[in-house]
Amino acid sequence: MGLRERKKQRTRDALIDAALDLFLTRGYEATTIDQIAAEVEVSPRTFFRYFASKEDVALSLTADEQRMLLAELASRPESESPFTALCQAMRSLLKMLREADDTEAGRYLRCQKVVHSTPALLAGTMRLVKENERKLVAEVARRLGADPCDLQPQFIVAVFVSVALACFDERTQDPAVLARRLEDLLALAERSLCPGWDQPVRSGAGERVSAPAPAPG
Amino acid sequence: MGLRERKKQRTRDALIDAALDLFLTRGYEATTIDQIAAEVEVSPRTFFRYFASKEDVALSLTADEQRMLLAELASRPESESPFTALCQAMRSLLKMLREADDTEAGRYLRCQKVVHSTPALLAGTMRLVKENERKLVAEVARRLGADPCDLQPQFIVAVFVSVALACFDERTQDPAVLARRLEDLLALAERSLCPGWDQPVRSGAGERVSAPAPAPG
DNA sequence: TAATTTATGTCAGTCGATGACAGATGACAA
DNA sequence: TTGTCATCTGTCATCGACTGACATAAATTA
Repeated sequence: MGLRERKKQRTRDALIDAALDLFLTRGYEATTIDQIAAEVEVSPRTFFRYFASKEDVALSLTADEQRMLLAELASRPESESPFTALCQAMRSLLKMLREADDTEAGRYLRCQKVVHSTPALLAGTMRLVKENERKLVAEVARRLGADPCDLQPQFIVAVFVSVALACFDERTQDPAVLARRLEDLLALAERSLCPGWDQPVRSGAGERVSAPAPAPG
Repeated sequence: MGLRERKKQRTRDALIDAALDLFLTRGYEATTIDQIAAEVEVSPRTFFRYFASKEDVALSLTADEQRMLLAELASRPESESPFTALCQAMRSLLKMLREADDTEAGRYLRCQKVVHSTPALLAGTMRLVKENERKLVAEVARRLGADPCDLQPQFIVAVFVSVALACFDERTQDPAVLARRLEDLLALAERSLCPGWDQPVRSGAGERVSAPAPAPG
């Protein structure tokens, strides 16, 4: 890797670290691009050559995590049922977090604190998750031998995403606590869902969804 | 109601309609506040006295819907289980949509089209939904006689929200199609979830969540 | 070293959003 | 009707996020 690329990577990391520090101390809204750029001794214009927006720099780590989750899912064995594969992918992600070096772990913690104390960033996170959800649905549909437009893969991913999101409480930032919370929620999900609910439906039976539930009331 | 209040309401509605029209024809990003204000023959400054932001005017109807969903839930009889009550509240909301007059229905349709074609507005919608989710959890917890911090009410609402969100496909804007999609998803959910999964757990049994699911890596 | 590519800084400008002040308008009592 | 008061509105000034254009500096390659 050439000098040029290394310099770019260093500038990028420095911008992220400076931004997270300022967001954490002064608050996200109160921090200006000029301040971040000044901290790294770079022109404000250069900031926007690395990040598309102020939100982008705060959520760059989150975006990375979403990509990693998708990659982990793709690497799960085909023998696992879709929901199991999703859960295992999530466990892998948390494991990587716990095993990260101090620099990365610190970045992650600061990022979590900032995001959970800033409504705008929480909204941005939701957008990233929703975008990734479409890709997860595509992969789950492939595993089921179904169409991505079918309801079942969408439902499976929706349940998984809602469980995963429920883990990220504003008070839960430590990866160990997070992992514990995930396991508790997955156990609850396991108790609530019928066995085989995320298996492919056998052709000719159970596929029909024409009878709407009765509306008492 | 005095003349003043009526004028304000008219200005507000005019701003929403003008904004939605411009967003729909020129696109959300390409539309400026000045253009919206000019359309209603009002100063740009006045626009911001009615709406906190450009996003706010696009999502004012969505915010209304969230408030209505919460109100519908609160009016459901206590005899209904939490998930049933949530579903019935959603059905009530869709019913109100189908029964709305042409003006309202038109506004709703334009709003849906704009939101689903604009990532920023999709993110904003997620933020509104997430904010409302906390209130839904509180109400569900109350019905269960549980604490809002418990996992069960959070899980129940999370499943409901994920199903409700899955209804709003980018291609699904017509209220009738939407209602059909909701019923299909609810039927799928009913088949996937154990009977009584959203009932209060009997004290002394089933409350423990200490045994994590095995991790067949 | 020369030529080419690529990153950066400077400048000007647009747009979203806010505070301050003054003028206009509806509400209400005498 | 008139005058007072509260409220709504327009104008002006300003900040901060973001972008395009152009020139300069640095790294890569021949």
